[in-house]
Amino acid sequence: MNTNSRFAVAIHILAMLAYRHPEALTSAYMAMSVTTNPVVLRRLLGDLRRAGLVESRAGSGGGWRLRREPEQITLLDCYKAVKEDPLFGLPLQKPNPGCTVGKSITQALCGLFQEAERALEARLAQTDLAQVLAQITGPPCETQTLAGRERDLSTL
Amino acid sequence: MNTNSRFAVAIHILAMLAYRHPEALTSAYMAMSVTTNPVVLRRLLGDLRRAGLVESRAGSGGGWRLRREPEQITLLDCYKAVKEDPLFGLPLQKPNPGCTVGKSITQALCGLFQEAERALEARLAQTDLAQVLAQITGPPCETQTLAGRERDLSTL
DNA sequence: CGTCCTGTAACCAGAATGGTTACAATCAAA
DNA sequence: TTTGATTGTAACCATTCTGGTTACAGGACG
Repeated sequence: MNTNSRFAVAIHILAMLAYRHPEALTSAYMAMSVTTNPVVLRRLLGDLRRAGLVESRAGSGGGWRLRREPEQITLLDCYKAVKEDPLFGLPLQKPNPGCTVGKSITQALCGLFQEAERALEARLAQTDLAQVLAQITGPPCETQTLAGRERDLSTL
Repeated sequence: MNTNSRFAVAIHILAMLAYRHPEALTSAYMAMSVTTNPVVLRRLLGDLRRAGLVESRAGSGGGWRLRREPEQITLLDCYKAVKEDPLFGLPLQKPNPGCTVGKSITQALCGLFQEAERALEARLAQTDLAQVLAQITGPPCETQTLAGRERDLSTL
């Protein structure tokens, strides 16, 4: 139903920031873990910043860090921050108002979809970043290891 | 998060079938209400049939009808029938396994997404077609009205 | 038969997705 | 103050997704 991975990537980078909290990480560094382009992450991080979840600092030694403790950031916060479209889309063409069902189905659908999304959001609100992190064991990311894999970013 | 309207359209046509139940409606007729192409609906109706929600009959006087009473068909049935991808997509590129977070984030995400989807599905299971129909008042679709709007399908 | 439907493949245009380059602005440290 | 690292953002592009369209074989019924 969905080919958009913004939510997944957002959780990934929030988990990294939580893992190293309160250290600041650069978009280039996180891009190596996500296996994507730093610009893609900066776009996403911009949404997370607008939602107040992270903060950024430019320049050498800069990067991104969490603005709250991992326990204070839920998946719902993340979901709302990066979501652009409603969960379930409506057709671009409006239904035929000459049909009884067509006339009122859109409003009915909106109500139904809202209820469904509320249930989803309630569940997302129950999980915070600390809980996500608890599923990720082991020592912090070794810079050397990553540098070995990605020659282009060997300075990291 | 989603630009795909399959679920919305599926509910629309199921509501029409429920409205006229146990009458059979053609894809061309329903396409007028949805304002789309009959082939698009037949593709979707095929999924609904594979899920056992509707049945079809070819030929003159044929069309589509519900295989169960509206009270026996929930939005969850419909959701499962027409869903193709997971609710939340994962990135096509796999995360870097050289990073602690990257190594285990995919599995964590799958678990988190499953839980969220379960909550959504539980809510969808609470609404059946009869309840959807109850939000749609008025007399059945007048054939004449639709014929007046759509000259191409004036025989309906 | 003739007509009305379904079932499905094939093709296409427009939109969405995310990867890439480019570059101005900002900050820290030498 | 210069240098280098980093953010912030626009622009562009290839790929994929979405759904609209045509075409046509096959089934059902009078």
